[in-house]
Amino acid sequence: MKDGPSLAPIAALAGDPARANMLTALLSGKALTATELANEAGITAQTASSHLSKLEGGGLIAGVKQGRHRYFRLSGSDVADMLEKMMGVAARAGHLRTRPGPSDPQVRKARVCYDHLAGEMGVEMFDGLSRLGVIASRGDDVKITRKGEAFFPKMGIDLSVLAQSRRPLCKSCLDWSQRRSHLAGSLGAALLDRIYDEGWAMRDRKSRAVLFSRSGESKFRSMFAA
Amino acid sequence: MKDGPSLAPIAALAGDPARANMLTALLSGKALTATELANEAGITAQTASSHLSKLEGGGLIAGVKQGRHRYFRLSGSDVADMLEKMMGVAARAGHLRTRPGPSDPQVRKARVCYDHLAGEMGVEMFDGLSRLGVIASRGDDVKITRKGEAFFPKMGIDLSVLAQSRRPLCKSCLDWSQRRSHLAGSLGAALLDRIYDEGWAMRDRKSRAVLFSRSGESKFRSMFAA
DNA sequence: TTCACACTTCGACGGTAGACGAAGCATCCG
DNA sequence: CGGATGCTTCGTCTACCGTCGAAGTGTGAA
Repeated sequence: MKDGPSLAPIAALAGDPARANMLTALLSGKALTATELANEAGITAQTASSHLSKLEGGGLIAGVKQGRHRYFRLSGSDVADMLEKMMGVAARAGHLRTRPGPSDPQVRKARVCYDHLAGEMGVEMFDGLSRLGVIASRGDDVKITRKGEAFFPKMGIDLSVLAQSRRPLCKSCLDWSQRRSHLAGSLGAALLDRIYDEGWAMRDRKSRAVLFSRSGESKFRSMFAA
Repeated sequence: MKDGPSLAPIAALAGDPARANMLTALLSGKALTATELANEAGITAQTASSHLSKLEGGGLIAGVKQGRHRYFRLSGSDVADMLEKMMGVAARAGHLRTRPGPSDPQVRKARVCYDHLAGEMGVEMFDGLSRLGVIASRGDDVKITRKGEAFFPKMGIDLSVLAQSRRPLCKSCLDWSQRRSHLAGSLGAALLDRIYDEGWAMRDRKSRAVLFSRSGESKFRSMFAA
């Protein structure tokens, strides 16, 4: 018996390799132009245009025109969540990328997962926050402790502002490379922002990697590591 | 730049209408035979066989031989999670099923979401548990309260047993029909089991609907409703 | 042993969707 | 203005994949 929304159209959108590459690129959280996405997918601009209109029609991405460019981004964090979930299943099922890119080690070490930190250092931060007793997790379930309510404002994070957002304040996100949890949600996003602001790290321009400076990494560790 | 596991193969598996129907059927949590799945998808046995071997090869489902039947089930709750996420995105993007089945109202009212209760009554239960103060949720984040640690054992649910499972004890799951949260995780599954055990409801044989008896529904409401 | 049934394999067919070249609009820049 | 750039539309080609009929394997029932 048929019930529920049909997932075939949505899945089919993500099921084409070219489109999948585009979506993966957009998982960086950045808005990209049609041409950039075409390069990302390794196809011509014409073909990309067709794919992009399908993705937009399907509600997975949204495009805004700016001058003669057209910038695309994922239409929401639910799409990003879905894509990460799919990557998780893919990783478990052994569908690893056949040709790991040159940036692969960096990407495993630290990368953005839509708008928060993932990879080894993401997991490290999650563990560190737990050890400090400022967050408490049980299974999938993460909460800010009373201790945390004092801790985060001292880092320059205003929890009351974050709580106003409709998205969950904190949640865990299973890391495909580490098979461990890292911190997602608006708190995760705010922490990554702080890392940028402090100058500890910057985004790689061509991948999802987050590049820590030597001093940034040691400060990061002194704050979170064992 | 390519990074991460490639989602295209996984998505493509779910992207075919016939396979999507099979997966949706398996979302009921029941194991189904190849022939049942063929009927579900509206295709011949030969075609179904080909699809099923692809799904199995892709790691989305697992099959076991029993006599001359072969039973298939989803390979894990992560796959179920992924499918529900996709339905959520599909619902938001307006990809509703063109031809709602006859069981649709029942399915909207109460259905299984892999192994826990979803639909109107699922949301009702979630709200009721919150109002009773036995669970506390903030965004995506759900916890059992101290009050809950006394409450659930009285219902015949042993929390320490549930905690041993590797899956999260409780988490919320966004309902595609209600756009509200209901309770997933091993606690959600245990609650649905209790509902069956008490004789309040039984599974519909042909759909994901959960059929409450008149008295079962009133007992359910007296327990959870406002 | 013989038939019935569940499922798989093989082979052929057909529709569809992704690919690009060429051409057409817009927009910015000198 | 005129040329360059970014993107879209059109038309065409090709390759792949889902589909089923027919035949094959294995299991259970009579």
